[in-house]
Amino acid sequence: MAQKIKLSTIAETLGVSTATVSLALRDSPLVAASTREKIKEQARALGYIYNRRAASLRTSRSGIIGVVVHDIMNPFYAEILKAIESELDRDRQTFILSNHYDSVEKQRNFVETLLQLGGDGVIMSPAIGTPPEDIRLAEDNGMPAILIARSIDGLDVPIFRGDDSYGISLATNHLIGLGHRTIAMVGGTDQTSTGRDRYQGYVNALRKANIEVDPSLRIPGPRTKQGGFEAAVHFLSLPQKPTAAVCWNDLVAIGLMNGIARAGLVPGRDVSVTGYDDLEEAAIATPALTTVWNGQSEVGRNAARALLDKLSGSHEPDGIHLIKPEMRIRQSTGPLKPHPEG
Amino acid sequence: MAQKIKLSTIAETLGVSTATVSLALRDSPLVAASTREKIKEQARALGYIYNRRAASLRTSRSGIIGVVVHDIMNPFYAEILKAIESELDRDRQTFILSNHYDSVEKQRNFVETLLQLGGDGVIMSPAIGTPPEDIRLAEDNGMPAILIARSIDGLDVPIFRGDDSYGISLATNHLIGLGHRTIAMVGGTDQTSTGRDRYQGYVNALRKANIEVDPSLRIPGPRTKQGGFEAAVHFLSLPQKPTAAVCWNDLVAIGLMNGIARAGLVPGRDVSVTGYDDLEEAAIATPALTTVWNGQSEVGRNAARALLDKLSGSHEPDGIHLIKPEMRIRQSTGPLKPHPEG
DNA sequence: CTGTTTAAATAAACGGTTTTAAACGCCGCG
DNA sequence: CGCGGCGTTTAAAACCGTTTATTTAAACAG
Repeated sequence: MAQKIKLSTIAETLGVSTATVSLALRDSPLVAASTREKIKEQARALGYIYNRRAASLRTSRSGIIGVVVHDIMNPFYAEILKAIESELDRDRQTFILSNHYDSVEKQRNFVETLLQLGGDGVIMSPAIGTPPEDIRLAEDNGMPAILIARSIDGLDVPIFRGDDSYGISLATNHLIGLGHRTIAMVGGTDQTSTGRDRYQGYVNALRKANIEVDPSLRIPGPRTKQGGFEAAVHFLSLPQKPTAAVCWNDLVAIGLMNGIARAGLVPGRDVSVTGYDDLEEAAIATPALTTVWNGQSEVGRNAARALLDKLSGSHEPDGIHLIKPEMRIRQSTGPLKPHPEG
Repeated sequence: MAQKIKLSTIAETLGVSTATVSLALRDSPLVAASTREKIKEQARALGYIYNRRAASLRTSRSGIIGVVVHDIMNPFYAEILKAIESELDRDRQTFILSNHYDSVEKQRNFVETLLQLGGDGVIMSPAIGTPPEDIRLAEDNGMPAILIARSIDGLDVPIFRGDDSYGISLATNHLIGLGHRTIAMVGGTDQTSTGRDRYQGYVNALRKANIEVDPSLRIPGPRTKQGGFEAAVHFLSLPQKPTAAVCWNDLVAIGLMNGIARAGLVPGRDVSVTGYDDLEEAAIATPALTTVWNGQSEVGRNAARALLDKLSGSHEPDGIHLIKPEMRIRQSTGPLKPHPEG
């Protein structure tokens, strides 16, 4: 590194002022076209690198947007992130990603760091147990927040997520329509708004079909393949012998199917399984997974757009924006076999 | 947002200078303990937020480290990233993540952005076709680079990756040991150093066992589950009827197994399949995948450590650091059946 | 009193942006 | 022909919020 090239370096070699250089590089009409070209050419020749922290110190806009979710490696979030990324890219915003792994503290650290860096805004899928203050911390310091996938009460910020209650009832109804009566719900927790909504959707569908709700058919657990895989043992040993499972998400469903297959049963024939999310993977699982599309791409795109709009001054409506889930029927579900115990 | 709280705000309310406040907040021994406590207390009370861009403008250290890989949602990279994250976290470094999707341009943009933000260093798994200049751009501007997973010739920067040639030969030897003679290699490309190394490992193992190398048994393709799934058709229609497949990675292997299962064959019994990487998922696939551990966690941890060491002034040795892969035998491989065609 | 410590203040960076002011060329008018 | 006025370019300087050398002031020991 010979020497840092800055505006003044360019200015000196050309015999103009730094102000002129600054304006020229940003295509200001205040500087003559001929001067502008000369300056740009020189900047290129010298390998000038724009110093964003200096600029942002003055302008108080950093071009940085933070995104924090439970786990970026989880395909559900990954698909949302992909949508956010492509939306932000088009606006030349840099985005900083982080997992919080449902640690409120890790999440707060991230928000704090983002504030220190002068982040322009933040998109978050809040950690379980996030106090509203942690979100207000961002807002109060001039960094607007948008929530995705999960809600938090007592805040008026825009929220984008799927309609969980409705989505799960779609899956449950599908199974009921196939003749199933003993339907377990596998994976996830009831400690989040999402969890409560999903359980509610499951309960509602059963009640509407006059099926008694048996709480012991609710098997909570990690929302991962591993979690589904391990739940299989519990699932298969239930005294009520469920013939179908509504899973928290596709990962749990695929894990559960693997676990069921290990036990010598054939998922889709002996046991019907539904997923949730419709990950890319769902279509190539064996058997192909019946699931509910949860609008990941929509959530990501709309959330990013909403934030960008807010940053450019337009008044976004706060409150919840629900995406309508859709049923995707494949081979992991089938009609109830006449004599499941015979 | 009532008003931005800065050092001078604290200084004024306490009747001291900003210098004293700055020093106090960083626990400098130059300020009396009593004063320091008063200042810290006041900072907390006012909700002061440290402005990193201002500080970094002065100190020319930003605490930002960039990481760019092909695709952060790919579990192989995801596992590396997890290791990097936990290593950097411990040093309270902020890290900025990006995909380049093998676009050299997207990668260059990222490096450029990182330079503008004053990044302290960058860890990259270079895009296919990355010119050495793009890495030198970082180095020349005082931002040290570390390469992971892939090599680039003509550079003297530290590189951390698995020993691909050796690793694939482990898998191939395992299959040969089980009696297989017609072994296909599925997925991936030969356009990267990694690709050439892996193919070489496969070829070497066959030659050593006096098995003729048949180029038509090489089925290149995307390095994804989808890619493996789609390759199944091609694989099953090969005239030589391979009895086993060495796959580019676990994703391709799992996809291929799904494709084989769809065709009514049983992977692990009718066709032996090996993966590569040993993702968490490999162990719970059905059948559990025989694969080669590729040292993701080691690669990530060592690369991060190397960068941090370099930043703190120690002289890291440049050049390639190879991680030794290890065989993981599970149920997706088995002995050659006596009469595969009968 | 002088010479050291110790504690805190002053002021100059860091590298841009932006407001304000000055220089310049050109025009029309008296 | 000289001068005020105007529009276009460019220069100068203040500012953004920190850090850090350098000074200053106070306290204390010899």
